[in-house]
Amino acid sequence: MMSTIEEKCKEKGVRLTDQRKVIAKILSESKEVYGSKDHPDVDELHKRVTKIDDKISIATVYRTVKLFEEAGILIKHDFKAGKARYEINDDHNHLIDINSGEIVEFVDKDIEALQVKIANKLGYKLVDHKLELYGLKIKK
Amino acid sequence: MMSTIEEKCKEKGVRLTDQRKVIAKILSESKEVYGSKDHPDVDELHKRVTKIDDKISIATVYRTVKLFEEAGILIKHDFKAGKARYEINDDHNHLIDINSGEIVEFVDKDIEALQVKIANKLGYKLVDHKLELYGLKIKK
DNA sequence: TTATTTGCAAACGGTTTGCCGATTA
DNA sequence: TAATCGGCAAACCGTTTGCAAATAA
Repeated sequence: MMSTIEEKCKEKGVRLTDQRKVIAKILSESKEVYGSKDHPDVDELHKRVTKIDDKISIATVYRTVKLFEEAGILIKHDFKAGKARYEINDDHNHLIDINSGEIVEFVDKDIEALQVKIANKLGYKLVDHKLELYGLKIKK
Repeated sequence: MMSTIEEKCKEKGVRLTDQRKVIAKILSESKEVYGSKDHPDVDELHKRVTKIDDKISIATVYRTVKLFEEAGILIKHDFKAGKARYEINDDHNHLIDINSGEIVEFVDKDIEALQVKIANKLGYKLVDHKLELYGLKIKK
């Protein structure tokens, strides 16, 4: 069956090559297989992708990931610098454990509303936002 | 007179060299001279610094900026990737105009409180956070 | 068929580092 | 004086790109 990403590519007129199908599949499965803290970088994606087709180059992964980002399918994160990491765009925030690097996703309506309010007060219409919390696990 | 950064270096036992003094001075003056939207990257810092002492290398600026960051004096931003940008650490958030790239700083107690609450609910003690809003200027 | 895409390897740009003479405390 | 720092140039590493062959529509 066709992944959501493939459908979105059709909508946007993005040509569907074999390589892109494989990358789309890997991205779509990311959360199911690796859990919600999965935000793979390009290298990791390339590793997973070459298990299905080992002819796919890392340049293609870079190009595809950028293409998907421009199409609004993926979002790119630059958590505390280093290499960029990707996930399917579904608008949530991240809490990063500064010890383990583990990522917890969350959404909060109140914070969302406040952000819109603040932007308006400053004379802007909010079009995007990034909220990252960095924390230490509280031991029980 | 001695800049705040120099004082903090003394506190932390960071050796004060001529080069570091110049860089500290430039950083301290940043907001006064260039306004609150000033978040210079290393290249820009190097340009400003070499107007005072043109012998200072860019490697030294990189090393100093990292040193100051580790001492908690500066914060490093990676706004939508590219090159890192720095400013004195005084805990506020940023709204970035996606047309002009202009930066508006703001603080909001309500959002701050909510962040602590969310982290706690998820089982974490909040130690740091990053909030960036991206907006379009509303025309009057 | 024709525009687009891919793989390869080389180039790029920001950042880091090894070496060694200079400087700070 | 002993430990640290700074300048230089080379290395590094994630990412981008020019080119010619391969492929989707």
